[in-house]
Amino acid sequence: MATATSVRARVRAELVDEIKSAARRQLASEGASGLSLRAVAREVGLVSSAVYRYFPSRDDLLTALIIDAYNAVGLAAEAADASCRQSDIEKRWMATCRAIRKWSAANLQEYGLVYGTPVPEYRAPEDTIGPATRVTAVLIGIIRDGLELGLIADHSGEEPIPRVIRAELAPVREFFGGTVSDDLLIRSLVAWTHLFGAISFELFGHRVGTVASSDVFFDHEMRRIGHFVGF
Amino acid sequence: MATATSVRARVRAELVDEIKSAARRQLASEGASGLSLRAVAREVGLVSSAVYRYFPSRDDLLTALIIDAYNAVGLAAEAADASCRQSDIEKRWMATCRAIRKWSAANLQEYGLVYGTPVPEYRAPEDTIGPATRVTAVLIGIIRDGLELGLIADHSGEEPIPRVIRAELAPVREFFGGTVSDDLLIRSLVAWTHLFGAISFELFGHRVGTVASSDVFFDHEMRRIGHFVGF
DNA sequence: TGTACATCAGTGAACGCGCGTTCACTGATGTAC
DNA sequence: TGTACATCAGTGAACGCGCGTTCACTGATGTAC
Repeated sequence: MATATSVRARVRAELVDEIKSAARRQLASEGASGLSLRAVAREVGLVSSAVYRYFPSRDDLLTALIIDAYNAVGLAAEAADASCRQSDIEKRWMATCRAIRKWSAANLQEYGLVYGTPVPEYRAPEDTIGPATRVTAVLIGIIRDGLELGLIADHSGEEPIPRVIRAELAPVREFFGGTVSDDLLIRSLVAWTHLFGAISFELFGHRVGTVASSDVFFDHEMRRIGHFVGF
Repeated sequence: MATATSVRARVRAELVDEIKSAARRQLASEGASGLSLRAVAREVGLVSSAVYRYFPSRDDLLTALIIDAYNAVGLAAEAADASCRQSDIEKRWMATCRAIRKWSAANLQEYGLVYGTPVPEYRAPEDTIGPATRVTAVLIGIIRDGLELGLIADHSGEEPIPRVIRAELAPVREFFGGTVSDDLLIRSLVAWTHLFGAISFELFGHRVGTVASSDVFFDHEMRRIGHFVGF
């Protein structure tokens, strides 16, 4: 019976979620390298070998956590962006930055998993690429809208751009999918980089004793970067 | 005899170095979490318990590696800066950025150890603070010289600065040790953040398929950030 | 609707491994008189 | 210069632990006729 099958499927999905939650908790307290299948099994109340019914190996569990993390931060960014009036470009930028920072602070180890030191030996599979680009897509959407609405100042020509860079920017332009100057592409890359650079610096402890965990400073910083882009 | 004593001391120092080198090699191939005292001992040709004559615990060995990493990147920055004419502020900024990026790329896991995801449970002791500030000191030196020579454009007033931030900037100003506007302090923080943000993004794989490992792009990016500061 | 079979979830024991750290010890190297 | 003693470096065995993964198995749940 179709219904019966989907009962089993639902139970299965629930257990997959339970395992991932336990793994996330362990990640938060022990870090990526301390994530252990046996400990996860213990917490879920299964014998260690039973976990293999759900994840073929420890690395696959890690991969699932990475995908979830990208999706979670992507979702947070999308929601923040969507909550703003579409034409209020600067507000969208600020809301997105804040949402990403907030998620990152609340999920430090998950943030570290995707934006921190890569786990050696571990190679991220293709499935992570899609979720990884969600945040980028939000940022690009804001800039593209701003461009269409004529709300982004044109700074082209202020800084000479080396010829070699134009070729390197091709994939970025393609991802953009619209007509955009090299100059704006570069400024976008800088903004994107700075957003995560600031979050990492704060969360990884390099701003201790100064502007760490300061909402106001982060806001100010990101507003400036927004202006740098042309908002 | 004093000479004899120092022979023993020299041998000891050499072995400490050998242990650290082996640990660094292991760090490079296995990452911080894979660093094992037993494996290090094996590589040096000692029995595992003998390492305790040199480092009281695994964490102390890790601390030594962190201090060394900060010192190494600090030294690279200092050397690059010192190789430029003192009054050529922009060149000093660019040379320092390049040197830090170069060192980081060549010592990926060491970079990750100090600028990547913090190792959970591990608390960095006081001894790491001094070495950690070497890079910052170089950057501040460049800006201070630029200020004294009147080579940094004054952008004060272009962006309104929230009052709260002024207080938060106090420790940064103190570290600066001279007269400097809030605005320039903020721009300096942004530049410093961006330098490491760009390096992390590149080395941690978030620029794959675009401007990753592009010397020209990095140069261009940092030149722009330099102009943002006022060089 | 009832039965025979196939699929699936979970068990428990085992394999083989590596880890950090402690401890009592043997020699060798240095120190004091 | 020679001897008695103290310090140090390194050994080897042991403790107690946790890990990822495999495998043959028992029941329970679903499927096909």
